[in-house]
Amino acid sequence: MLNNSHYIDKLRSSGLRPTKQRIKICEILFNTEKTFHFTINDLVKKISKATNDKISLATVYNTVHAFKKKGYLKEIPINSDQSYFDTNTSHHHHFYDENQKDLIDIDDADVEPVKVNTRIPGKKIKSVEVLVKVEDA
Amino acid sequence: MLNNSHYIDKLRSSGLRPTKQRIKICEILFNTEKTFHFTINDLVKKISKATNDKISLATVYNTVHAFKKKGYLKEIPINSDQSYFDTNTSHHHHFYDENQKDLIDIDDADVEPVKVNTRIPGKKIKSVEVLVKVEDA
DNA sequence: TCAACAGTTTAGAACTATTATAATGTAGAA
DNA sequence: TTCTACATTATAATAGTTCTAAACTGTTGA
Repeated sequence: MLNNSHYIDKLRSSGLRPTKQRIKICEILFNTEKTFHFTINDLVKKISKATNDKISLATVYNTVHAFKKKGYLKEIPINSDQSYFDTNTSHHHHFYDENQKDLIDIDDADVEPVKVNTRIPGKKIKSVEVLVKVEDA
Repeated sequence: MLNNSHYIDKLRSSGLRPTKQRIKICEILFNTEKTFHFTINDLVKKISKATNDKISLATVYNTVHAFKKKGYLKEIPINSDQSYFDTNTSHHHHFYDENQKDLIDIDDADVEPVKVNTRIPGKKIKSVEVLVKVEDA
């Protein structure tokens, strides 16, 4: 296990108090090279595997929302009965396999920049997200 | 009001019985040049304005799902607490105004074709959807 | 150090969109 | 007309998420 001081600094520097719940969730989400996609339910399961101290569901929601707001997580736009989050906050897009109900990252180098030649007056672009739905060939 | 026989034929030819509820919903959704985006809740409100005969919520859900399955409606992938549907089933993309919670069509001519230079083995691409999130400038 | 306060966690209730149920109604075929 | 399968309906059930209010804790500053 890595030193948690990194997470403590990260949390503190973004104005979030480094509580033990938040540090634990940081460990689970960010203590790995690999990024991944998850639902709240997935995360709750990971937490209960990783620790004996239970974290309340409300805290999991609060924390995920706080992390999203701070830019440590991205929410993936997809119609589903649950929200999907992504620990990969760099710019990239997704395949969604409609048969397996599975999300797969698309390396950003594999998608030509999307050019949108129109604007909404008084609005600025926040993000451009591409979802490629695939199905069994 | 246009002649409903068109909708009756359309429904019948796709294997859906032309009930008065379905015909009414067809009138509301398709009796206009303009295409539009709506949630189930929006549609329920439109129905209650347009008719005195109330249509039950379950029927609205059933009908929208049936129409989507038949390709008369598209569901728009977006994270929201509600599902959004689109009467424009041709290929096009969307802006989503995060302040007004409003969807806006992007004319397909205003988006350069999205090139995805990678594939999932054994899968074929079903759709490529671009969602441009905007916020107040 | 420690009191005070603001931010955080918590269990559980509440809320919202959606789906399921099962009884009643209706379109279309024979 | 009568039958049957499909549709509609009110309502209950479900599931994900948010709210509430009380208890707890990290941080500040005296």
